[in-house]
Amino acid sequence: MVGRAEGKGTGAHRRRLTRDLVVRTAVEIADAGGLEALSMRALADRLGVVPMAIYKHVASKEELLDAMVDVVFSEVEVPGGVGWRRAMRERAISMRQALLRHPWAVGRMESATPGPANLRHHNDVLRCLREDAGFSFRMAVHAYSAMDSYIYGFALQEKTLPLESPEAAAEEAERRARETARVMVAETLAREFPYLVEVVAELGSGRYDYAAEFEWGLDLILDGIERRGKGDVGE
Amino acid sequence: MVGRAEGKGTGAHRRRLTRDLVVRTAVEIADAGGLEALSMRALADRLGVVPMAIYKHVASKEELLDAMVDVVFSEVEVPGGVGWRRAMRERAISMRQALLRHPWAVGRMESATPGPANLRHHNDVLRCLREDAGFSFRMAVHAYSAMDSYIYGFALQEKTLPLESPEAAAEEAERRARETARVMVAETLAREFPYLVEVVAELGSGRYDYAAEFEWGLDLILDGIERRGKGDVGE
DNA sequence: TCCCCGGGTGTACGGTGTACGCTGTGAGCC
DNA sequence: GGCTCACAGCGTACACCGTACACCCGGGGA
Repeated sequence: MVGRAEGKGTGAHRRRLTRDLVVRTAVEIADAGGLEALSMRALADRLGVVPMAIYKHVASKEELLDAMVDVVFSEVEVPGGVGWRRAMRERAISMRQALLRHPWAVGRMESATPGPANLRHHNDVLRCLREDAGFSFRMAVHAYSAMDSYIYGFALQEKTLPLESPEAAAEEAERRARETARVMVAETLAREFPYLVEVVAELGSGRYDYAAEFEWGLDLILDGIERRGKGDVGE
Repeated sequence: MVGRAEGKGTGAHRRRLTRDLVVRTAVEIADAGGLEALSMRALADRLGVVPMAIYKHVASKEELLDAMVDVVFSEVEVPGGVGWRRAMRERAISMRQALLRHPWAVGRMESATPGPANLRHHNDVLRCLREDAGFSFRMAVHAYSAMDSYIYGFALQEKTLPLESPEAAAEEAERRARETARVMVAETLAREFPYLVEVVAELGSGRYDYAAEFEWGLDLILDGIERRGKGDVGE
């Protein structure tokens, strides 16, 4: 009586559970409803299975999350044979897009227990910096640290600063207005924090282009790395 | 019978609850045991009070966390009158140190409901960029985005990549070795990801200096901002 | 002096991750 | 072809979480 629910209207579940299926379904749920929508019970429901069945394929929720992070890593590509700078640029943009698709992964990409795709990704990037760019070990580490910090930090801000889509912006603006009113009346706020209100207006206006902003900083960092990379090749 | 537990050995609690006391105690708990140690019950215990008493001073745990983030913001200073570049550099370092003291704040600094210290901080930084550096509005936004992304991203990696202290490194190295062995045998791993093992060796060796790494990238970014800032003053 | 109101209490509810023991079943072996 | 045995999925149970709600008592204003 394994697949007893096969006649269900949703037809969402499959014959037999697999670790892979579990992880992919978990990613779907988290993509749709965020991490707080991903409970073991909800996941089990979606799989047409009882919660504890999941634990036959995954040791704990923590391990499940690690596995989910690894599918995100598997989605970002490190191009080869296009020169280090272009490869790093495209890899950064690819990473940002993956994190945009899976915002729940943002704070969790660098866990203490990396999966295979994670290892592979880091190794590819390092190889690009050492071989294609010809950087020294130290220089490669510097470059990697700078790029990844920027990428993850940008993704974090983009995720957490919500005012993006127009419809959400309206509702959000109203909510935020009422919220911050608690802290200070609007006019007083404008008088006390003039520089700030200037930019939140810009952010809320919908004129703000996150992708362009990302690339501005990315190119700044790549410029700096390239400049510091000259004369480093010898080591 | 307000202070009924005043005779307790710990003597940790005070006469009367205050929102401020609640928030500060919550910060202490999170500093010591991480966010997962901060339950409303644990907080209440520490305050010598019943869990629901906290809700008389704080609407929800979410609001409590927001208030906690604001005390972190209140700890980082934006120096004035020292030139924009030095001010931004010291502010970044100050921010990193605050996040090192309060790692639980790392992913939560830019919430949708900023507190007064948060607003003040952002306004100060913006004023520095507009007035002291003389940047245009657009340029100031670019610079701010680049700096904050880098700072938060670095803090995130520093928090999440654990191998820092020597004693923790040993235990961690052993655990990680066993952990990644699940993924691939050690020698095979070295053969498959040669560039990677090179840097994890460095990271685990204790020779890696996070502060220096942070400042390397920070100066790279400040250089880039300064360079791009020339000829921008006109707008 | 009385009243009121706000901070602290107690209980309870629905939700979470997961430990443990059971059972039915399909694959592998004689 | 029949037997067996590991193992996937089940059911129950537990400890803990955030928090809604009703109560209650003591100190300050009228």
